[in-house]
Amino acid sequence: MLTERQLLILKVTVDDYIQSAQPVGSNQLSKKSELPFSPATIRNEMADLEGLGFLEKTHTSSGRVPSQKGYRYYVDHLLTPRPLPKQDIQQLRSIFEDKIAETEEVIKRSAMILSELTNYTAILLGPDVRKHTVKKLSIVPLTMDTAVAIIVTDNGHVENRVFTIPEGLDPADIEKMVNILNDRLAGVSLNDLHLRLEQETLTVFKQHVNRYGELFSTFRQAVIMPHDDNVFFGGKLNILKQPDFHDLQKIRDLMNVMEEHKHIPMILPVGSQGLHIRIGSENTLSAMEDCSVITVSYDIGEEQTGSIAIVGPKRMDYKRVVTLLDTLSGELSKELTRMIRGK
Amino acid sequence: MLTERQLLILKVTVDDYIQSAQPVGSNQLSKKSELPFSPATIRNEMADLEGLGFLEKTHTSSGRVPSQKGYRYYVDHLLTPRPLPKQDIQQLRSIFEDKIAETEEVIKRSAMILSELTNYTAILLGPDVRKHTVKKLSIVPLTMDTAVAIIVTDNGHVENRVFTIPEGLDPADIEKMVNILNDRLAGVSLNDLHLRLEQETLTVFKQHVNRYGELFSTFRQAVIMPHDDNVFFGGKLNILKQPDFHDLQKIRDLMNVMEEHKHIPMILPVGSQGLHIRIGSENTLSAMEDCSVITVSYDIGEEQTGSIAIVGPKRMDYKRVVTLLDTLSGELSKELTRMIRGK
DNA sequence: ATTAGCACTCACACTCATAGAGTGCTAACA
DNA sequence: TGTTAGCACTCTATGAGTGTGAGTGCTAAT
Repeated sequence: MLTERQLLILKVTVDDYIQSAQPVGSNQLSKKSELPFSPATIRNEMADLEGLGFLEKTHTSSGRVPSQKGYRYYVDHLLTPRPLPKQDIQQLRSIFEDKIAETEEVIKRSAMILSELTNYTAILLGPDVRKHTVKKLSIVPLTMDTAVAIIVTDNGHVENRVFTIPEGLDPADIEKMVNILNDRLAGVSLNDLHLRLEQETLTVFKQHVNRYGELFSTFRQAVIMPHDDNVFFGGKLNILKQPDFHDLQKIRDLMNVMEEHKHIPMILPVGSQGLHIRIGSENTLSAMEDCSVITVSYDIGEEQTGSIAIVGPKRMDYKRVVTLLDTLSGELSKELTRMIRGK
Repeated sequence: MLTERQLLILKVTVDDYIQSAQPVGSNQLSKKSELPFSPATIRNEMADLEGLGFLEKTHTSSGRVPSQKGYRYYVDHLLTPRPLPKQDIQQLRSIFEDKIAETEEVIKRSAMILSELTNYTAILLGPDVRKHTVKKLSIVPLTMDTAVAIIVTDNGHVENRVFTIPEGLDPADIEKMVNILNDRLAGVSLNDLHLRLEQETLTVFKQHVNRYGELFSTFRQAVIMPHDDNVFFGGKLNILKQPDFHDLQKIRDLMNVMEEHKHIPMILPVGSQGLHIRIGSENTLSAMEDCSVITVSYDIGEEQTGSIAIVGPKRMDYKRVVTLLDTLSGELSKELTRMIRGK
């Protein structure tokens, strides 16, 4: 078990390293007013902390650096959240200032502001599009043989896709179909769409529309929408600002991971509630073994949730980021819920 | 005036440097079968070429590197376009393989494939959205006080924006308005939209709709759409692959420029026709002084144009990129024109 | 006009010495 | 017994000195 003094020294060491990015020596520490001990005493304690695996040396005669275990202990037990500075709160509030009516727009801005406030990379995941429900379907003919299918969802998201109309189909039939679809599918979630499409509409189609099979399968294809476009980044390039990242190869790997959308679920576990911190190799992706990721979820109404992630070096300003994310998560939940409910 | 042999040596020097990224020495060159001269001879010629400003030395006793003037002469006079390898053509064709019906989708894929083929960064600019013409307008109510305005354009692009409905407005009026708008504005380009909005519809509104003023200005706001979302990138990270870029600061500046949409017009001059090469400081942006940019335009139908840019180091494989862009520009023009015309 | 020969230059890699920051250990101290 | 001063030790970072090699420019011979 760690003594009070060891805890204090661990905390101050981590804090100092987070701030300076330089290995921390006993002399430096003894100068701080929180630690009224001689360098020698501190040295002894640090040696113990190293023995217990909380600190590491970069070489025999260097100062110490927090180990993964050290960071973990720090965030689990030594993190004393401190209220956000006024300025930060003001900036966060500015996200909602302009009365933007679009969920996505708000999330985009959040990503930007968050990355500016932290100097790390922010990734925001909007609510799962598949949980949106259909407000209105329509089909707009473009040329002789193409048309665009449009689905408007309950919170104003618009999905659209151009498709090819089967040769020589009656425009009146398409119109009929759209009407039927709107009648039957309003309020259905995008996720259930292709299921309900068959259950509810196929029989009606048979009665009212010629060549229903062809038309049906065409439309079916058109409404199977991609649903990966609700990821928003802020400060992708902030990685380049961190002195921790100097190895071009590693930077490339890291940026690659973030660029490739398929890796996003690994960074931002979709289901999880509340705030999570993953440090270094606690991340599943090997490209992120030198990073820490802090995630938090937010809620829109009772049904929909989104998440926020901050990606930075292990030497991340945990205290600040945690409070920022806590606050933002709350604000986002509040404002976005308000938005979908109408004022 | 340069002699035949000087031209040959300049060409081979540039080619070699483009390939190896290493300063080129007289010994190396004399080994090539194209240059059956002794190192000494080549040295003399190179000294002349340096005197004339086509080559440079990195230090007194180093090999030579093309100067900006050297590259310029090379692309202007020494570029012997060579037919694309089959494999490349095949890859370019693969862009259109899947019968994608959406202009944007095709452009997105082009950006990706192009960046893969070149290992440089590709920027593709879609046709100016403002030149699209209105196919259909609609307004879908979401909550008590919000609705989403949707504009479908002639080539299947869908613009949408959520807006706030003025307090206590009659839904029937909105419906009326949309009908009027569709009657009057179909075929109008987005650019002229707000102009024609007033000219053509304001008087009609006065006759048919209560509180036309409020409704009109609300809708007017909603249709002033942003039009910057038709820029697509491929291989943003390819910059990190080039050995020419090792200075983290410069990489940051460069990536910053590309990330910021406001700088795009500087990279991709919108009006220009045909193929252009800008080398080093010929670029207006100082962050790109170590880059070369090759741009080319393509046409969709008679009205609309887009452009393609490749951003790479000055030591770019001009020959290859020029032929690639030439070909792609042609293919894109052909296929996209076909698409908006219907098959 | 071309080329072989040669002296010269400079970057790069290597070694070596030194300074400085930090440690661990021991012995003295309160 | 916990704390601290002192000291020897270790390792990095820095800079000076050196040798090597690739390359050049010039001159004289072909």
